[in-house]
Formats: sequence, C-alpha cells, structure tokens
Amino acid sequence: MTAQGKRPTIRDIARNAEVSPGAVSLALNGKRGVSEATRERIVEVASSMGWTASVAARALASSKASAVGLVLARPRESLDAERFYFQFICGVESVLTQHNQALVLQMVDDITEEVSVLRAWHGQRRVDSVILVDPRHDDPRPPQLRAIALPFVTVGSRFAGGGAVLIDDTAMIATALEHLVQRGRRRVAYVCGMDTLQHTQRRQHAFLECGEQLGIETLLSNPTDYSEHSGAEETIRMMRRHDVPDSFMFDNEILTLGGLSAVVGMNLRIPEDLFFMSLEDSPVCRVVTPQVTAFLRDPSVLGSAAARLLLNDEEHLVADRVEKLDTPTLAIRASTG
Amino acid sequence: MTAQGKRPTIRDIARNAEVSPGAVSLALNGKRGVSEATRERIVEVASSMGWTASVAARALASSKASAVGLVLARPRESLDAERFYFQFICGVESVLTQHNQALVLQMVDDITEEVSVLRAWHGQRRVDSVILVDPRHDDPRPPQLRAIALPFVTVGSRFAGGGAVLIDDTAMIATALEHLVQRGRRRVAYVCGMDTLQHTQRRQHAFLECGEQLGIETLLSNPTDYSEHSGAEETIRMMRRHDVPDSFMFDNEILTLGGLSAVVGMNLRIPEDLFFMSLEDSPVCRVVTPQVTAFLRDPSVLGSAAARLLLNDEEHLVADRVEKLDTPTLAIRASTG
DNA sequence: CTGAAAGCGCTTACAG
DNA sequence: CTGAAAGCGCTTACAG
Repeated sequence: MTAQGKRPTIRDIARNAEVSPGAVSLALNGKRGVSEATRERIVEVASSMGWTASVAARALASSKASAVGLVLARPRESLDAERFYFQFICGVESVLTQHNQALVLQMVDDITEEVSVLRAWHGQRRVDSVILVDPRHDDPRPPQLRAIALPFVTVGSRFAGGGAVLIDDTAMIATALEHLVQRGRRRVAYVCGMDTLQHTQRRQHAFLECGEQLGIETLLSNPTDYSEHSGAEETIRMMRRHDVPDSFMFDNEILTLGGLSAVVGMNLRIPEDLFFMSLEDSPVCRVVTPQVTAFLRDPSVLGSAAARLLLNDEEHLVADRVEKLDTPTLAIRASTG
Repeated sequence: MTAQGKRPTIRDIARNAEVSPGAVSLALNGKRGVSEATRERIVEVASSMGWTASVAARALASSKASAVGLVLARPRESLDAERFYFQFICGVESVLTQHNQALVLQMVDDITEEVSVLRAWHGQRRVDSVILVDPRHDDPRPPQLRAIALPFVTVGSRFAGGGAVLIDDTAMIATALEHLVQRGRRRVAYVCGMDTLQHTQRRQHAFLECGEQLGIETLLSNPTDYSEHSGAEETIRMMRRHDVPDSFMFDNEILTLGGLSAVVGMNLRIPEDLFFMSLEDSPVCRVVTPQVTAFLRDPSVLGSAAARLLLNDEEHLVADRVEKLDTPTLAIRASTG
C-alpha cells in the first residue's frame, strides 16, 4: 500500500485521482472548492498511498510554521526546576500534538540570550507564537515580542499585548497562613524565592499583608536562588533571631529540604518544635520524615492551558486572553501537626 | 537597520547587493561559486538587513528537515523518569542548537504509538533522524526505521542499522558488588527494573554472574515497574526469606525509597542491619537518612552523545557508530557503612 | 462549485 | 568562477 522509496506528493495523488494538485489540497484540508464525491475519492487515494503533507512545504506555502516556541533560561541544578518544567513541557506538548503543532524548545543561560533566541526564531519563521515562563519585573521579552508582532502567552503574570495563564498566589498564601493559624501558630517565617520574578514579589506582599490581617507575626527571608543550600542558610539565619518562628513556609520543595537539614542540625524536631510547609509539592515531600504539608499542583496543567490559549487564537486575539487556574489545594501532612 | 514589518528575503538582499538570489544563497552558506569580494558584500548586506533564512524554505529546497526526533513513551509518574529525561533532553538540545537543528519531541502512551509517531514524522519529512530510548527485547522500532530508511541512534543497546550510545552495565554491577563484598557483605539482593528493557536483562545477568565469581549469594527480585510501591513490596518479600540478605541494590532511586520505607516498617536500621545502594543517583539519595550510596551519572551526557552521533553522520554512517560512555562512579555514602 | 497558475523563500544542478 | 533557471511540495488567490 505504502509507496516504497519515494514518498508520495500531492501531485502523485492528483494524478491517481485524476484531478489537479490544487483540488487535492482543498480536499485534504477540508476546504470548499471540491464536490463531496471528489473529496471522498481524493481522500481515499491519499490514504491508500500513505500520503502525509510535508511540513516544510506546508509551512512555506501557508507562511505558518505550525510550531510554538518555548525557551527555558537553564534551570539551576535543582530538582524542582526539572520536575516543574518537565511536566510543564508534557502539558504543552500534549495540546500541541493534538493540533498538529510542534514544540520548539531551547535552553539558554539567561534572559538576554532568551531574547535573542526569540528574535532568531521569528527571523527564521520557526514559530508562530511563544510561551514565556518566569515573568519578571521589567521583563524585556514582551516589548520585544510586541515589536516583532510575535504572539505570546505568559505563565504567572500578565503583560500588555499577550495572553496569560494566571495562578492566584495571594489565595495560596492566604490558605497556607490560615492553616497555620488554625493550628495555633503565631510566628511564621517564609523562605521565598528569587525576587527578580514577579510571583515572588506578589507572594511576599501577600504574606505580609495576610499575616497582618490574621494578627500574626511574619518573618520574611532574604531572596533565595531556590537551592538547598540557600534554604538551609535562611532557615538558620531566621532561627537565630530572638523572636524565633514557630513555623516555616518554603517557596518550593528544594528550599524545604535545605530547611529540614538545617533543623536536624539544630536538634529540633518537626512538628513538635517547628511546623514546616512547602508551597510546591513533589515526591520528596512524601518521602522525608515527617512528610511535608504542601500545595498540590500539576505543572502540566499550566503548560496545557498556555498552549490552548495560543492555539485558540484566531487573528491574534491572544493579546486579551487570560485564563485563571484554580488555586492549588493544600495536602496536609505530618509536618504541620 | 532591521526591516520593519516585512522580513527580508534572499531576493531583497540580492537586489541590494546587485547580484542574483542564487549567489546570495551560495555566499551565505559559505559555498564556492562567488568571489570572496562578492561574498563579503553580500554577507554585509544580509546582516545589515537583519536577514535570517526561513527554515521552511530551506527545508523544502534542501529536503532536509534540520530536525531530530525523540519520542518518550510517557514515563509513569516517577521522579526518576522526569529527572532522567529532562536532563537527557537538555543534553540533546544543547548539541542540536549548536548545529542549528531542532528537537522534535513527543510523548506517547506506549511503544505502539511511538512507532506510528515515527512513521508519521517520516511521512511529514519532519525529522532527518531520531533518537530511540529504552531499548527492548524484540524492539519493533529499529526494523521499522530501517524499512523507511530513517537514520537512528539508540541509547543503551545496539541494533543493526543504527548507531548506539552504550553504557557498560556489567561494569557497574561489578563495581557495586565489589564494593559490598569489600565491606564484608555476603548475601546481596538486587531489586531490578522492567524486564522488557534490554538493560535490565543485562544487569540481571551480570548480577548473577559476577556474584558467583565473587563467591557470594545473590538474590534477584521479580521485575518491577520502578514504582515506590513495587520497591517496597519486593524488599519485604525478600526479607521474608530464611536466607535474609545483608544488603540491597536497587535499580533506581525510587525503588530505593520504597525499600527504605519497607525497612523502616520492619524496624531495621541502615547500615547497621542492612546495606542499601542505588544504581541511579538523585537528590533524594542525599536527602534521606542515612544518605544512600549511588552511582553518579549525568543523563545529559547520554543525550548529547546521542545527538552528536546523529549530527556527525555524513551519508548515513550512523549505522555503524557506537559511543561507549565511561562507567559511572560510585558515590559511597552512609548507607553502605 | 471547479481548475490551472502563481507563489511561498530557499537550494542546487546546469549552462556560460 | 559566475549567473539565470528550475524545482522542493504545498496553498491560495484568481479566473472560468
């Protein structure tokens, strides 16, 4: 059935079906311009010949790349980033595949390189749109993309001219603090992430704000780089204060692990002496002793939402599309009593 | 400097440089056919206009996709797979990018789907070659790829007609057993992986063989699915024997975690009562108490080696290329004394 | 509703 | 060494 050696082109099908190549294209793409009978015949011939459209030819003729770009500023060697991004990519990929779109992925060292990759992709007509992760304060990417008219969706923040997938960081922080307060905690420490990232700033703000509303003491760490080391360091630093916290929130599970090792070193016990909580779940939260209370969220949902936003985009409407995701639920485990 | 709106094409450059489009192509690709002076002028004009080749046009004209395919039979929800594959992808991607090649990535549910994705990619001329991971016994992929003449490289085993990146499983097992024997262990249990995978079979064989040479008792588990649950289950099962093992080797860190939880449940202590070792390292091995002895290896090295093999391939020589990677080193930690 | 033609932006034989 | 032309495999205005 399948042509050996040479892959059949639209012209071969036209010949076999006794129509013009143009008609084949119309028929195969489900466009009007051919009668239903002709269409069926053409489709039949095409499938019997094992025909598949050449992506390159299609891209060139239609001037659509049928691809979405994603660049990752190379995650520091952290378990967290790997887990998060891998699942994120899975989510993006699954949606794109359904729509016959490709994912173009590149890792870079920093955001400056990222910007040049985005520009290059545009120049090469390699992608039709891009997904931006880790939105920052004064982010250089959105203005660049607006300038070259490359549609984009951001994950975690919203920028003018682009779509956005949003998570309610404030609600997460509130849920976390309420849980702690409910269990009698009065002095909460928060070991946060990199403050160049917008969501870190939102979380910090929410933490202080919400703590005040609940009438508890809030201790904010210095910004960290999400490493185990910095998690331990900040934990130790905050435990040296005279107003010692009675509970810790960590921005992710790696910081949490760092905090755990620090606490073990100080001969303190969890949850007897201290409560622990992670804003990001991971198998490690369930494997350590005691198991760590954490927010459950599936990064692939973020990815698939972003991809969907981009694909549903008829005529660049992305610019105004926003999808708000549900606030992750808190999995309460032994580390908070 | 940069053209606004319309991206410049080769024709625009030809016009500005007062040469033919063909000459521009030759100049820009560093091929002979234009004088050095002309080439320089053309390159100058191109860069001043911010020109970048359209990947689609180039692919169509040269009938090269400039892309490498990788399909992942969707990893079970395991930390291990995520970590491993993410790093693997990073390695592949870094090499491809250097050579201006794209990575086309797709996740599927099983190997049957994988085969049809590979065929589809070929039909669409989406990739020039592919990387195959998780080689199996009676693997259906190599014959299919040979039939459609799509070059491939396998990771972990070698197949006729394809290149291969190999790891010396036998040496790893030998190193592991020698370490245990050296510390006085005489009854080693090995909790292995899925036996549909070739490397599992090789490891099992090496385990029994090498154990005999060292004159120790070897206990092989049933095949597992790499889940924490199965790790615990097999550990318990083997600890119920009358000839109780004095040490355990686990195929990866997730199985190790399962084993750990089982051992805790039996009120046994590591390393006092039992030694533990993982054939795959991961942050979790360093985070649990006691820290677990494990082999250090960087999956990105596997990925970059595979990509390099594919790209260095002039005229389909891949078929005979084999790259043997260094045997990973063993990081000795508290779990083995 | 239908068909033949032009064109997407490159590369590469092919004559000069 | 150089240039003009054909062609890669599609899609899409454009006349019939």
